[in-house]
Amino acid sequence: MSPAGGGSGAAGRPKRPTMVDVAREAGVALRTVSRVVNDDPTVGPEYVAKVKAAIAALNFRPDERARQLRTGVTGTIGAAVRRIAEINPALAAIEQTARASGLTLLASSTDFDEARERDILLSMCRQRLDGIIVEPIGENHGYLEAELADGMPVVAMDRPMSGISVDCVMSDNAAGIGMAFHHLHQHGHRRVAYIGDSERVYSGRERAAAFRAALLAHGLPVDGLVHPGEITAERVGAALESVLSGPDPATALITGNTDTTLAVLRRLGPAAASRLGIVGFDEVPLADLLQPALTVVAQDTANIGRTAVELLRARIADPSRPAQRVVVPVAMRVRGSGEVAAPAASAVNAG
Amino acid sequence: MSPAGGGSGAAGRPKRPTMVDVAREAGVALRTVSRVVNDDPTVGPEYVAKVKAAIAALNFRPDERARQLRTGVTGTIGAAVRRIAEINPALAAIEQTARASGLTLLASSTDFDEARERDILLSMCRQRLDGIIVEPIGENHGYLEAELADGMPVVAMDRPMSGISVDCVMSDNAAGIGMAFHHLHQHGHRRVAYIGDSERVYSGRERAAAFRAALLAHGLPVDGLVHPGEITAERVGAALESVLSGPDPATALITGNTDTTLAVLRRLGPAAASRLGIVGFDEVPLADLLQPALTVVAQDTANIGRTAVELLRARIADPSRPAQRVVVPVAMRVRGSGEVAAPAASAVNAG
DNA sequence: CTGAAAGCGCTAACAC
DNA sequence: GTGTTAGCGCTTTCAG
Repeated sequence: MSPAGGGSGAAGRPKRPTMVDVAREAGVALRTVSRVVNDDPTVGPEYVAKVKAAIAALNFRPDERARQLRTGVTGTIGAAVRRIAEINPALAAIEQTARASGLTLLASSTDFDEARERDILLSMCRQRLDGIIVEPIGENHGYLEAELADGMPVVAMDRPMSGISVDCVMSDNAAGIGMAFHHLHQHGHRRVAYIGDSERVYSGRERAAAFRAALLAHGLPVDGLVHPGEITAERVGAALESVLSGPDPATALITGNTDTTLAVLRRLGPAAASRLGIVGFDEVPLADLLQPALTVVAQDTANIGRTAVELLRARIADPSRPAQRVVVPVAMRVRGSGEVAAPAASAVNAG
Repeated sequence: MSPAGGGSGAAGRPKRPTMVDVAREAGVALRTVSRVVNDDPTVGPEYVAKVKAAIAALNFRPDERARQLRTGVTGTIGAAVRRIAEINPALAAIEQTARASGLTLLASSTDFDEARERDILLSMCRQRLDGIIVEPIGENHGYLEAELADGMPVVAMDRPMSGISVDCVMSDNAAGIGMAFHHLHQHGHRRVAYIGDSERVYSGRERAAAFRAALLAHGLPVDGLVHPGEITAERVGAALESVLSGPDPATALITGNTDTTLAVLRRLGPAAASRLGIVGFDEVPLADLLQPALTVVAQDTANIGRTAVELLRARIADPSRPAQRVVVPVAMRVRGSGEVAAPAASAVNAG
């Protein structure tokens, strides 16, 4: 009941009690306290009682850091993602899976900053976390080579890492873009444009390439329809200007990621999708409340997050196993914006 | 260059090198290595060079855990929030402020689960984090009393903690509800209903009370207009049914938090706010893209997050300072849904 | 300015 | 079954 210190008769203790204090209080050996704390069954019941009483009396709580130093494992995995505190179902799945495996999650935001990614990753290594999941952004992760060689388990999510060989789980970008294109094509669109992320980014590269491939596969011209680049209001606005004007404007749009989809919607006004076919790659929050509701190619983010943890656990268990790449299927979510029929007049050069 | 192990001539080393290895390799004392690693300026340049060469040769990276055990501080603060991986500008601000202060952030989701909150908080205590920020959900946090007595710094965010006295930073809930009501009243609404969180939750209690006070202050009847409770589609649907039907239906709505706002929108259809005045408490993602765009009382989340870290740092620096409560102002964001004029016919009992 | 030695709080060999 | 004794890898008194 007293605010600080135990009630064992001695004067108030200035610092937190340790196992030594508990052992002395209980009149047993240090080793016995450790056993009781770790629920070792090979301790006599009377000792257990004495130790537990001493623990309660002193308000003792073991120091996890010391245990970690001694045992070598932290029971913690790190996640370096672009943004915590944003909607990120993969991160939610990572946290849940980790917790279910008895692992603590240490999540940090790289914030799309290569230097910060590096800081975070190296800090996690210095902390000797049991493993790391990373949504890579940097162009070169060679600085992790020594850590990998020393057995640090690392798994990449969404994109492979560059310069080093680690496990990776990612969406089937090519199939997703193909599905989006096919969907719009089915609804009569022959002039479909793509606006998406920069081709400096791996997924941007994959998605733009898949879009070009889709055009070619359908015997359609590629001219001026593919607009990868930075996701800024200006750049996206210019791309829209370009594809929606001229003699043969696009009647439908594929947006390469959530930020692009939102930039397009903000530029054209939310109702744009009632005139234009729009399919977004990746889910958009509140997509169901927009008018029209937004049709998207949704990533199986829960699966990605869960798989990332599973790959990491497998690597922790066997550091020498060969690096794997897992590709997770995507799925269309038909909601309205992708089902706008192409205007009849837009048949290409039908004169 | 070799993938593992140092190039110092000896056979490959099986485990990670330690400071002892570096000292041997460099031919200096352990103490000197420690100094170089910690950038202690009182080391001769030639020694620095030798040590750095050895560090590079062995690929040595210090073990942060051992340092933490020895120094007693972890350089890490914990944040137990309802959800990481959801939009949470306060958490983003916490992370940014922490990073700017050289602190690592360990964020965990309590997931609205009292038992999980307890697990997370006690785990953070066992890890001897430098301090904890918590968005409390539990009804009783007495289990932290011993930790607080032992000097564990804790700051509550959004809601005060129950049963213990800790620093707290939160929004001015009463003023926010007052502003929302006043705004709708200005636009002619005399039948305004409130749907919000359960009064078991502190902020739900404050907001419902403030709403009742607003009605009374305007000389309006309270009958059937106040609907705090669980945020489920059913409960919110029933509340809507109740306030929108009958002889004197509400012409405007105040929704007590983001989840309630979305539940209302999903129930009534996104265009509901063109018929009904709606002001939401707390920001809604993509509020600007809805039609009509959503008027809300926005919390100063960045301020809240930053203040939480500052309160925590102050408490870490001086554990004996008295607990403070900081109330952060809120602000209206006028976007459309709150500016719908009341139908002329709705003057109360004007017969 | 550098070197030897003692610990941070815990776990895990070993004996008893 | 329990008790003694070394460490985990680092920082930090103390002497030189």
